Amino acid sequence: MLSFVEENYLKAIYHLSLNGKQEVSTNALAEEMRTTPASVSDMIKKLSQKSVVSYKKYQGVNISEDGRRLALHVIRKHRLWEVFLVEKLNFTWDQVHEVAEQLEHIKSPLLIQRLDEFLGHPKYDPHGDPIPDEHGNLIEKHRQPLDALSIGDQGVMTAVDDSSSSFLKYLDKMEIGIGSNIKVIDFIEFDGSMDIKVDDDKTLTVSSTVAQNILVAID
Amino acid sequence: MLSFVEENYLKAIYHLSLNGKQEVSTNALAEEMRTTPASVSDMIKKLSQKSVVSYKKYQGVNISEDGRRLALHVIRKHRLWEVFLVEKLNFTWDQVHEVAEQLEHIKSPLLIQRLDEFLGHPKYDPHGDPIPDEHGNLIEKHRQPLDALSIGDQGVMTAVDDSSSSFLKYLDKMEIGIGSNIKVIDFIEFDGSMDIKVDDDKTLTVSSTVAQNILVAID
DNA sequence: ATTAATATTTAGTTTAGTCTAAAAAAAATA
DNA sequence: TATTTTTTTTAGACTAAACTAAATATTAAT
Repeated sequence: MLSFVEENYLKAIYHLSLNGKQEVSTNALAEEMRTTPASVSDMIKKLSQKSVVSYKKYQGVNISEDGRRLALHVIRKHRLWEVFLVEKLNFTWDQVHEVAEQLEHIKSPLLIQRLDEFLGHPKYDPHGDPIPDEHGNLIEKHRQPLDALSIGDQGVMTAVDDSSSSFLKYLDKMEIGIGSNIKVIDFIEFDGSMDIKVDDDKTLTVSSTVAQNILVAID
Repeated sequence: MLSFVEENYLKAIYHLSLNGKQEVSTNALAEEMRTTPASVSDMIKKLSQKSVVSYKKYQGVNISEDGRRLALHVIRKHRLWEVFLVEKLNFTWDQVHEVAEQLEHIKSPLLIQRLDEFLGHPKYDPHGDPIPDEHGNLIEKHRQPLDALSIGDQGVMTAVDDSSSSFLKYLDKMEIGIGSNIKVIDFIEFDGSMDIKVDDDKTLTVSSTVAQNILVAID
């Protein structure tokens, strides 16, 4: 049985291993958890002991299959409570997160089963994120490199394939990042470059190489 | 701000100071909390530091006005969640306690305000215990053995005085339980037995002994 | 290929809550 | 009243989760 704190670490590891590589670095986790790398190092050993992550010194952590299942169970509870707060208690979407962060740690299988029924087995939370089922299965949004999209398609950037600092610097300069909404405006056959609109705001052109290395999630 | 553990100690102190004297002894509290007197001694100092109890060495604790208010706030949350679990999620009365023990520690004034509205501002929990209002005011019900009532009186069964399994089996068979509404229809002077109506539904006769061991709360 | 910079781990403390064993105070009893 | 018994507190240790400072490993840069 994991403690509240351990559950929160596991959730963070799960999220980071989706957005970036599978390997999650100590520093990234420390930043996500708003704590120090030293604390993370300690916690990683505990989680490794409990077989929810695998870990080699200085090599970052990988979430295990057990860990993934546990993380998704917590996420399921979080998202179900969010639905409850919005649909039944008239919370606005920006009021739900903090409370759901607390409610997600309540331990009672019956409670979650009944809550799910009460809410009519919702598939998505108020932010549009999918709710994992009781076995930890998640309808993952299809994730593709940007250059696989066609004109008119859009998606949310969730990761990069190339994580060289030069590429990341380029993205930074262009003000594209994880979470950016990207819509394909035009595709130039000649060199494979694309015109894209970012966050319904600025339009810019990216090379074929860049487009290959930006991963987007589409519905 | 009190921790979960501190809140639980405070609740226990509140309950013990109702049932017995205002003075709560270290040993009694240790038994209630299923811990050691030494741990209780330590905790009492912390609670005293935070002015929720007053305490003189070797003299036991007294809950303060602030402490009472805080304890009643936790009890309010506990009982509101119990109503939710029974009325909305179809829990039975014996399934709610453990889960409500967890839910009562969630910190969000908005959540409790909205939950209260959602449930229609209930005055009593599923066991018939009154729900304190948001200011920590409690409508204490007068609790009496059934045989003390007169014809026409009614109340909600809240407890039993005899908890032998033979008595509980009898109650089970008669379909009387915690939360049942009991109205006195007739009182037979000859042997002290009573005719009662349960939940405005079935009428039955109970012996004087039975009536002495059923406790009811009257408004 | 060294050196410099960055990332990660270890070592040593801290706080909350718990424990056992021992000491001290209060209550009960003779 | 003196003594025994019970209750309560203190002292010292333990675990979980955090921190700071120092040491070590890895990566980047010259």
